[in-house]
Amino acid sequence: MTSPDIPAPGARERILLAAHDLFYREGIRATGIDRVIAESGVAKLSFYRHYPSKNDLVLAFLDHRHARWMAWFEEALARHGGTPQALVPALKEWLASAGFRGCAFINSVGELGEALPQVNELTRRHKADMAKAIAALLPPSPRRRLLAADLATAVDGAIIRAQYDDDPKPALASLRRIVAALTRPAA
Amino acid sequence: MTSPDIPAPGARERILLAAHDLFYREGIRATGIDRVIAESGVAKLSFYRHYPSKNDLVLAFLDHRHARWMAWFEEALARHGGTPQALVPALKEWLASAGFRGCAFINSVGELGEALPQVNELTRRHKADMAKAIAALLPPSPRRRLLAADLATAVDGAIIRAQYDDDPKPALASLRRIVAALTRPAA
DNA sequence: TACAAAGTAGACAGATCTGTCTACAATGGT
DNA sequence: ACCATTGTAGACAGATCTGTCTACTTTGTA
Repeated sequence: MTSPDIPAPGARERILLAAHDLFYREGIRATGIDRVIAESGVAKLSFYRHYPSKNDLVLAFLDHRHARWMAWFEEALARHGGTPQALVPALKEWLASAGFRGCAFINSVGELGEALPQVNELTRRHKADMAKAIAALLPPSPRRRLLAADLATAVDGAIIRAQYDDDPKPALASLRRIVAALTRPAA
Repeated sequence: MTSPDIPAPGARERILLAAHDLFYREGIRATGIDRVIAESGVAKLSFYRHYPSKNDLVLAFLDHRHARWMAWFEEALARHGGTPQALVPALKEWLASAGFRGCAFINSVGELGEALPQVNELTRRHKADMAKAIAALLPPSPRRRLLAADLATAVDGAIIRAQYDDDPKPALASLRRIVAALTRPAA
């Protein structure tokens, strides 16, 4: 029976959730497969049935992360007014949250860029979608695309800054000022 | 008698240079000590005499990287005119260069942030010095510090963007526009 | 009822990692 | 002349990592 009535715990999903938690929190290379297996309470053979290699799991993790993050991002932007200024309070929710450890994609590119080129490809797609969500905050204009790219660059900078600072406030303050400067009516 | 080459500039420095190359190019966790030892043509015992643990080498690598990068950055900014606009051509030299793999500090924070907290501390110092070099491009004003912080955030964003894009041009174009917006005479 | 799919537990192979240790050679200051 | 320092070569221990494999159990469905 494959009817979706009961949310069966499903080994596959437990693995993915454990991997998401560990990979994001401690890094991908720092997390051994055995750790994911122990955390998800699954047998080793079951793991390898679902994910033939660690690299497969890494890519699945990034897919999952993309869906999860984008859903949160778009929802938060809408909740804060759907204007470019909404970027600051929306980002604040994330940067100031307990488990914040930077952008999973940026971290993965730094760790694996050379070793697993698909990571770069997924990151480009992720950031393109982020820029698209930002573009949706802007009124149509010939410069909308470029302005969204600039705001996305500033957001990336703020994410990085909040990752190594103790305090997310300076990063958010910078972001607020950059958003203001970029959206200021042109001469 | 085993090394007929040049008298060699000391084992310690050869180790540091090999580590700099490997850690930056392939990542820290991906680079085993044996690899550094082989590349620097040094005996294992010599290595451990100079750097009691891999972590010590990692911190020495970041110190070295900081000195090297700051020297280049300040020189390049001066060479391009010493104005805020000099940021773009200066960064272009780096982002478009062959071995570019992002900021060593940002990458290290992503890889080791939790495992080796001193990395975060060194990164904060590195970025503070980068902001100081940027501040030196700005005329004295009450907003100089904040503006330098904002430009530094934009620079970090551009570095990241150039790291996962194929092409450094979009990152540099965004940086140019953000610099222009931030330095535009206020109302 | 019978069978295929998906699960559990855990030993094992083979590679690689950090760090220690033995044994010996060159070198330079006192 | 002596000897501490610094070097080389490489075996070794002990941990950990990815991935394979055997043997048994549960479960849904034909």
